[in-house]
Amino acid sequence: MTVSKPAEKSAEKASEATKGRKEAPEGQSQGLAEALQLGELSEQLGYVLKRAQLKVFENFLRCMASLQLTPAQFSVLLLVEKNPGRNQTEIASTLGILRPNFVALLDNLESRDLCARIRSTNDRRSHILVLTDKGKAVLTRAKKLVATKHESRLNELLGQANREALLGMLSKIANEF
Amino acid sequence: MTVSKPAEKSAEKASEATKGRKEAPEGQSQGLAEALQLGELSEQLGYVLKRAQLKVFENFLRCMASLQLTPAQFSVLLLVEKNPGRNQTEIASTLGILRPNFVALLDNLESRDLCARIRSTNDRRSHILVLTDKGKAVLTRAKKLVATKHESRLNELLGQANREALLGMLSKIANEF
DNA sequence: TATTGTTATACTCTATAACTATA
DNA sequence: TATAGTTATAGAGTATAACAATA
Repeated sequence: MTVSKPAEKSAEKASEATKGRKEAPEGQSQGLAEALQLGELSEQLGYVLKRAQLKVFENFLRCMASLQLTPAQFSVLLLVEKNPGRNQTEIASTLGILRPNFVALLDNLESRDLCARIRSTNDRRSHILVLTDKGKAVLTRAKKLVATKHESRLNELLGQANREALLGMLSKIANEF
Repeated sequence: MTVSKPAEKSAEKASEATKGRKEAPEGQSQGLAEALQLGELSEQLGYVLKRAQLKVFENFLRCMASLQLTPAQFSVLLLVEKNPGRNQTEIASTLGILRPNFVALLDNLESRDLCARIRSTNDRRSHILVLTDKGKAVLTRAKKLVATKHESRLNELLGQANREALLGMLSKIANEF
């Protein structure tokens, strides 16, 4: 929790208010209020992490608008491509998605003909997941969009070395915290 | 999306499977499966960011279990303490919380006597937020728990210099991405 | 008996519209 | 008329239990 998508309008309003005058006589509130002090909040790992994550997801969605792929859907396509022959349970659990919640996600991808469930001949309980030709083509385009529009912004913002350092630290946190 | 709380059991199961043998003859699946290849996923900023954020929030909740404070509640207490005399709209929008969703959050804190709404005398529409004495005391304890149990783990994991670099990069992303 | 995929369901978080009381 | 707080509500995301088919 702590942080939600900065609520477009509120954010705008807030920043308008923020840029107002500097010293409203504080007696009777008349004009625009002053900006609030974040204080220790800006040093809280969780707070900053969450706000950064929301920004990154928003940007991802904008970059992928033409392909209509969410981060979750993109991660599934990537993982299925890299691991052909795996079933739903394996793909879902690797992504930290619970099997029941994975069903609707897959239904969506399958209805768009991006991937397919294939009944396994070895174990007729399980569904092997594969990308369709269309799924492969879309994934290829998605990767290009992500690389050129999304991840590239990180390099602009932080520089190549810092970008790698950031990913390394985040991975360490994800795996060892 | 992409990543949910690694679903305790699934995660355990997955890691068991992961540590299995190394080369299951791949013909008829017999024993434990091999670990999946994350591939490009581990280089995706959003994916790593989300997983790190979930881990950090989980750890935060464990550290604050004795005080029963969520990251969102903690952030509200911090912000109200740092900005006395502000109303609900100002506190909520600064945190990226929509006003309607802030009501229940505040109801909770107020019912626990951690903060209070005070009708403003200047503008009788607005509620000034203040910490109660109990709220101040709890916040003080919360800060200590966060510092000694939560944020300190970051220093152990990354070192002081890297921790600061990480926060700096995340802030930059949150503000400029 | 155990597992795979699935359904049903519930709870949290986020988002929008509209009401009320003030201004 | 506009704004602050609120209510109602809807939609994602996440979580658990239980069922049918299969092992």
